[in-house]
Amino acid sequence: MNREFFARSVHEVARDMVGCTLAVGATAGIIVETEAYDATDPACHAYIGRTARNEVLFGPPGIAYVYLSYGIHSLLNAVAEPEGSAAAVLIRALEPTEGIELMRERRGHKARTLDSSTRLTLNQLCSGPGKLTEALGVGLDLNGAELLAPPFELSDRDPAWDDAEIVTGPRIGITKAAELPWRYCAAGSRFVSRPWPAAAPAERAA
DNA sequence: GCCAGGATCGTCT
DNA sequence: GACGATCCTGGCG
Repeated sequence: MNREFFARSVHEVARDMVGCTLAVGATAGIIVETEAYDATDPACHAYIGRTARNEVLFGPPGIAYVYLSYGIHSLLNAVAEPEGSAAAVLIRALEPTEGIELMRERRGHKARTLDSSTRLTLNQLCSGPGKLTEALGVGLDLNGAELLAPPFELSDRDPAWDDAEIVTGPRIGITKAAELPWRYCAAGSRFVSRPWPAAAPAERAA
């Protein structure tokens, strides 16, 4: 994994990030869902042109773009395409692999009424862009940080994922350009934020 | 199980 | 002063 990986079409990067492992400090997970945003796209923060908020999007690839959504959630993106081309990949869901108890501690207070154990199940930890940043401890302070250096660590897709099926569909939670099929998911993963496609292909052997 | 509503704040008009 | 690339909860069936 290197900077060249990100200096390509944001759609290729979004697709190829599925199956890669993202670590932040002692926590890590396999990326199972992403979305692509580019500057020709009304839903992209860079669409309106360069501002103080979206400046990171116009910079070099391989950098974290973190912003606050709904005043509550930090959302994590990877800046893609060569410098000057503003595009990013939103990381929407992870399959947790390391630091799971730490993730539970960070997210556990939201589990009050789930059941008597008040304990989040594995696929409740990172199954959404706001959830995974909370589980990994990613906040606005990491906006502009290098994704290829601590506390981040991004690893190539495990060979077991090389023939994994990646499915695409409409992006989630946006009002502008909602019809563009720029969401990328690991087919059949139970860790995605929402099932896609509606009739999921048969589960691949684990 | 589904849906409506509230939380909460940085950014831009 | 309005608006989100969201998440959780409570009410109802």
